[in-house]
Amino acid sequence: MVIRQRAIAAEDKHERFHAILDAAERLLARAPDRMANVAEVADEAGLAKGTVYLYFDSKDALLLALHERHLDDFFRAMGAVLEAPEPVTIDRLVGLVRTHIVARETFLPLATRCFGLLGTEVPREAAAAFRARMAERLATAGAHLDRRFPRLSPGAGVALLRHSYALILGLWQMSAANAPASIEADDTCAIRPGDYPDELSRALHNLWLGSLGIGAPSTVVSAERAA
Amino acid sequence: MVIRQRAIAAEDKHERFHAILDAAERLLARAPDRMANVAEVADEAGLAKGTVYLYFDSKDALLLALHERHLDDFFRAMGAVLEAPEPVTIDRLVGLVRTHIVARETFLPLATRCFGLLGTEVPREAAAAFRARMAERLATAGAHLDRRFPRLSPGAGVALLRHSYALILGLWQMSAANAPASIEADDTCAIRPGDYPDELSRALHNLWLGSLGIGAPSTVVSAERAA
Amino acid sequence: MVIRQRAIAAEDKHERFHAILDAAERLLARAPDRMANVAEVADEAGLAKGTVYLYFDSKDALLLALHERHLDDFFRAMGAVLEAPEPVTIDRLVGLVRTHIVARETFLPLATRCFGLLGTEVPREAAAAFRARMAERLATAGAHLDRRFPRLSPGAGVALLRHSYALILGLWQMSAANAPASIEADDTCAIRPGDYPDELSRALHNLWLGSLGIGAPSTVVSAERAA
Amino acid sequence: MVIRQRAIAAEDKHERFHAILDAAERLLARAPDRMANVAEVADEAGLAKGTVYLYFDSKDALLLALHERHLDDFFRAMGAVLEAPEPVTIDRLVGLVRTHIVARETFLPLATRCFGLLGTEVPREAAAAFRARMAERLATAGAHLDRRFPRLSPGAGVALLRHSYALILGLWQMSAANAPASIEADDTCAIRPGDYPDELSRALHNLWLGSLGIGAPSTVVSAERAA
DNA sequence: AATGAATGAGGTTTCATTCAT
DNA sequence: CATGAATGAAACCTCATTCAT
Repeated sequence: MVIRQRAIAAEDKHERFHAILDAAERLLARAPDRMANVAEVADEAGLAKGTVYLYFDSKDALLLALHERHLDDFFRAMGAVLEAPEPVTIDRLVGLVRTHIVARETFLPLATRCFGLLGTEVPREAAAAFRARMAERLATAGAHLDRRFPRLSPGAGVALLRHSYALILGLWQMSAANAPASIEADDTCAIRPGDYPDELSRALHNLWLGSLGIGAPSTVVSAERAA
Repeated sequence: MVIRQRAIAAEDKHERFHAILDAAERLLARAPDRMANVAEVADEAGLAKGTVYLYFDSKDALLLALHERHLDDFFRAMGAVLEAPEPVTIDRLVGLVRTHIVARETFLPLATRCFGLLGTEVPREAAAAFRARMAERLATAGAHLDRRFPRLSPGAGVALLRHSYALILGLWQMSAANAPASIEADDTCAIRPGDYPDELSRALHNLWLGSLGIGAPSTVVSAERAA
Repeated sequence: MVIRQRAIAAEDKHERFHAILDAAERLLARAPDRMANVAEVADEAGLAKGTVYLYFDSKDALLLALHERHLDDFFRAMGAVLEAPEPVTIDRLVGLVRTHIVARETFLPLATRCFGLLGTEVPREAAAAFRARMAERLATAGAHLDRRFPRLSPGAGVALLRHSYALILGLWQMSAANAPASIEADDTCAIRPGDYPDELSRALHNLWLGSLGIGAPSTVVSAERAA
Repeated sequence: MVIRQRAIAAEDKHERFHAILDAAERLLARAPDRMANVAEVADEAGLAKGTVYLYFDSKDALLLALHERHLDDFFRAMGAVLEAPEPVTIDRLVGLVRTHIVARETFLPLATRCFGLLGTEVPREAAAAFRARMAERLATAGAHLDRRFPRLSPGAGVALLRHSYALILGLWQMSAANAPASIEADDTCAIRPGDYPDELSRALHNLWLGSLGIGAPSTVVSAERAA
């Protein structure tokens, strides 16, 4: 299917919508630490600046849509795993995070930016709509999780997903992963960019172990007694 | 000690430095979702714009300094707990987070902003210096943790602190806590602003339980077998 | 051709480019001793500040373009004289300087400013490009000169033009011509603003006589012997 | 003589005045293409910013004074030559220019800046006073010249000096001498920084030959007839 | 539907000069 | 006399968005 000069059919519109997102993604991949301006996105998409605004209400809406596409990819992959007949392991899920989020250079810079936007810049309804759509996907995945991990009390799956995502996001921001290739090897204590994936895996493991309620919490709330 | 019209003694300068941070903090508290410009900060401090630049190299340096002050307060409080004779409980530490980070309206918006800055805007050396100072505090606190929680393998304390902070930061960004009082009560699934503190407490609990290695991981990596 | 509200045709753009230069020129003529800021230029042109930046990379680029227009006017006039069938006299050329440079109040203040810019402010390539374009015009005019003044050794025409321009520029800066109508009549020895044109004519005459190699240098290098 | 902490005697003041100029000169020599700010000058002189203002009315006054010192050096050297018993040759005088002006890296950048100032920034009386002092030196040197070069009609010496200086100044500005080591060797037609001294010598020679009235002007005003 | 010219608010930083100490 | 903290004007440029064509 060729993109016509003018996207008249709904189908064409849909295609052009994604073509613009593709352009934004390419630019982001090329320079993850800056955020291309609208002119650049339009240019990369082979369109005029004004045309972008026919498909997106604002630049922020565009970014949000791109982030939503990222999230969808991830949720789709997770859905496949959770619905498959094979046993679900923590490792498998953590691997999913690694391939669909961590390894995808554009995911976390954009997520960071978008969460910033949701707070302030985006119009109330748009933000609410975005949250609602995400909540729905989250609920679905969480329910799957509840089912596959019987140790999770009902509803705990959603929370675990949220917490995991918080960890992914927060740790990325703290790590030097977002620093422009500048951290020297002798920065003893600070996390180095390359460390992020492994440290995240460990952290997620720990979070999941704890969330799955393994062990007897009562024995450890006081560290001294445990000692 | 009164700050004279002109801060001549080193002491006075130190005080004025903090007076400017105070002004910035007040503005931030008044409107956590925007970031005042330098003119406003100077005004709030009762100084001229140029004067601010006598005490800070740039606006970003000012913000970083304010964030560092926040972190220092927190680390100081945690140090007190970790060095006190009483048993250290997870609850106690989570409570610390609640009082010194969550309850302090300005902490997390600023932290979010600062982690963004470190990546791109701040001059390399300034960013490195900031990271180094934080790494030092982190190392100290981590070592205390290692000592008080014998179940932590050496060095695991620092990691646990980092993971905790990631959770705090990430979950805050995801929650509607940073939204301007706009989320309606019927937003069914999305997390409501007021939920953040409790949800964070649960998440931290779980992370700590898992990190303290309670339970036998081998029995749960496969959820199916555990079921 | 009317400049429409929006300059869409290349022609219109060209015209708007010059309309902005016209605005800058008017402001400069009104107050030759100060350099309007971009907001004023835009205002005078009836445009918004940002629009000026659609046509010029920077304020300095604008000034350079205006100066280039001045120089072009002069070179064009000189070209006409040098290609005309009539004999070319020094007086004729000096007259050209008088009408196209000296009499044009904005020429020399701007030239002074631009030579300052070329040294430091303007990006290297832009400065080089400007120099190259000027070098070309100079070469053309110099070649004409070589042809019309057979006493000039090949290549001496360009040098003579350069030296002449140096004299024009330097003498203007030294004279009180650039002073804001402030030098009193009884400033006995200092050159008065009104004197500049005549003094320059004499100086150029002398430079040209000497450059055309009239007289026997060997007889005068020692003044004493000549005496 | 040691500079006392406080310069109370007129002598001390004089010394400190020059110590400040020395500092400014050092900074200028270190970076001829920028103009140090007052804080740097004070620092270099080992004084506080405010102290500079005890000795100079303004930054511009300081620069003017430094330039005047440069000019004085030159006039002094020229005076020595003109009053010496040996024959005065053009070469000798051109050599003077070379050693005292061209070779002195700080002279022309400062002169350029100062002539800019005289037009606008400096208070009327200060500018007038400067001009008057210079006029006096010029008159003296010019009279000497008249005497040593009998071909010069009375008063022509001053004019010749002015024209020479104009040439020196103007040609320097046009040359790439003031450009930061950036002009490439293949810039065919533009003058290269290193060319300035030689080209200036030739130009001065020509100006002097013409001004000394050697040759018969009547034969060349029309180039065609000369051809 | 598509274009891209025009808009103009918005924020940072520098630095000559003053004046309280 | 000397200091240096405080001042505040001045100017640049970017870029999301609009709307005439």
